[in-house]
Amino acid sequence: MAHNENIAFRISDLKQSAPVDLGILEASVGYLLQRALLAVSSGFRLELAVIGLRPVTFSILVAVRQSPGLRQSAIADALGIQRTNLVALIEELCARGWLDRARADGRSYALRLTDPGQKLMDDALAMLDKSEASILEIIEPADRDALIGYLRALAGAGAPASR
Amino acid sequence: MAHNENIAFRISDLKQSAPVDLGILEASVGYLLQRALLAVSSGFRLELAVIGLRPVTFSILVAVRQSPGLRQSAIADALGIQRTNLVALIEELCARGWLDRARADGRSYALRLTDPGQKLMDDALAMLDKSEASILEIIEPADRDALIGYLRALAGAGAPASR
DNA sequence: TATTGTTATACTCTATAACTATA
DNA sequence: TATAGTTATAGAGTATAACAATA
Repeated sequence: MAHNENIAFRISDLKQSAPVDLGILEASVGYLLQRALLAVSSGFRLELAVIGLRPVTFSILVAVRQSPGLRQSAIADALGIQRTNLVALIEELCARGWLDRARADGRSYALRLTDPGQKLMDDALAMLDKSEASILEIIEPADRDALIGYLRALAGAGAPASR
Repeated sequence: MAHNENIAFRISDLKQSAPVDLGILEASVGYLLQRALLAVSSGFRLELAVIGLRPVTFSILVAVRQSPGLRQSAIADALGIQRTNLVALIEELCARGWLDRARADGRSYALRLTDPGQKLMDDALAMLDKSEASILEIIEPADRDALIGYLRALAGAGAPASR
């Protein structure tokens, strides 16, 4: 992080960024993961909101797009969402006309994107690309690859596909 | 578990591990940050709960321990918590006898750890050390250092000290 | 007038228990 | 009996508006 020589800036900075030392938290992977997630996702969240999506609903549509005919439980397992909490989300996406719920079984549904859903996802995926690309303005491509490797290792170790 | 030729077992296995491909999410820094955070923090969260803390309340106590006499707004700024949401948390920590709220000003308080609060934090910080150490069972020390560097860069770029 | 702490409130996210119907 | 989807509900976490007291 660069040091700052501008006096005026530093004075005005005194109030806004109180020089509070968070001690060990500044070197904690857990805490930094949270702060990094917040920083990375806030912009993407705002963009998604413009087209009526949130990260959760977006991730559901990504899964269905990738595997048409998916059942709700499979989505829940894959995304680490409780089946029970998925109900309202699926309902929301169907009500908006982006998701199609067809009986696959007496007790299960096969989910697919509708045509409007496909188009919506074209936009949403472009937003994701943009968001991911903006990360390359902060860290080098090779470092991003390394970061992804570390995150996968951490994600895979803790909770195997759920929470 | 030894290899099991039992048909029934293999069939039940098919259901549990649904081969759902999340597509582009698997290579998204934002999504992986979320999954990694969940994996890393869940164990720590459970440990903290044993002594009556959560990550939020823990981070508040860390800040106060690091800078005795801190005011609520400074904590809010440093941790990225809304002042308004901090009120109940501070109240909770005072009620438990871990935090001392002394008038610093007609309108502000100076926060300090009580003796029980100091002892609680000795335990909590040991838990954090353990949690951070367990990460080294997944990635090499040098890689952990690199990861921390990346996370700091990402955290610092997006939201400058708040959300 | 700006700051500090506060109340009230609302919305999202997450977690659990219990139910229906189908396999 | 186990599974898929569902309902109801409760607790965190987070966000905004509005207020009182003080600087």
